[in-house]
Amino acid sequence: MRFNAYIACMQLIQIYQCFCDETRLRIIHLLTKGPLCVCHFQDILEVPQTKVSQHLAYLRKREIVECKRRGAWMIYSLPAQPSAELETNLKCLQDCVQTIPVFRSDLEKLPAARENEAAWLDEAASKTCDCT
Amino acid sequence: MRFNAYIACMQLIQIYQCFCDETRLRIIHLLTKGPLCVCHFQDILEVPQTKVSQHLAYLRKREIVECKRRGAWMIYSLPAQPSAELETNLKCLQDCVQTIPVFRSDLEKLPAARENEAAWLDEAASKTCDCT
DNA sequence: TACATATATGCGTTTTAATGCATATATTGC
DNA sequence: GCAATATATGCATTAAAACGCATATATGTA
Repeated sequence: MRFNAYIACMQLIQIYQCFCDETRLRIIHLLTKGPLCVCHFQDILEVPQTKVSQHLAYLRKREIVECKRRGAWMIYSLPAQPSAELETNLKCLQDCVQTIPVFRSDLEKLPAARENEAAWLDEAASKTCDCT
Repeated sequence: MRFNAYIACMQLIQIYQCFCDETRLRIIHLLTKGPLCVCHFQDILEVPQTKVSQHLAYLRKREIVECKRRGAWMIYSLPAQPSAELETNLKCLQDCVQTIPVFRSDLEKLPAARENEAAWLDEAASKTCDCT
């Protein structure tokens, strides 16, 4: 029980650790609107690919995001079965960012970024992945 | 406007930065139940005084806590006028910690820790400070 | 097979954070 | 003024994070 108690606390701490960097927070926020791949984040956030990938690795390690390969693309999404804490915090985040310019402008860039790949993204969002 | 936009985002990030350490999160959680002074945190969290003070300084710097002197004690509390983001996140925190053992046990230790100083704490909580 | 695109990873550097220890400061009571 | 209590701060050390750069890996396509 001691061990599980520690885990429970750490999981919450890790959520906040993931949320406490601007790049990561913008990534997470974008993912609340649906799955995206690395190049989308590059375009929308305007940060180098390495930086995006490193932050995604950070998030993956802490199970705040999931990913699956679709051809050459890696499609990132929020967990299909998020923990109660994560879900609560994601809702909270949505409330908080409403009025914050960076997040609003990220959302505005979303449709354009997605346009080209609308097909596979819709597919990715709506059904289980059928690729390796 | 560019500057304010940056500020808005940073304020949210700083909330998460404050929340992403276990000691700080336990401090913040305890403060949602009312003001406390440093020695209370020492007793409840069972961490050295220096550590408590350093984390409180971290929180003060980011305006997540306020403090006022009452004799030899420094009484810490959450801001009288918290930002909307902070308020939302504090509510979220309350939801999240319900089932997490460390936080529950911190709360259980609260009455005993407070008992001795009930008088000045009630006073501190209920009215504006009349001390320097 | 060779080349282009998409993404991940390793490394080095710089920054920020965490923590213990010693010490400084403020307040109280004698 | 002096000792005791409560709290803050400076410093050194270690650890973790952030980031750029080079490079590796996987996939698609000619």
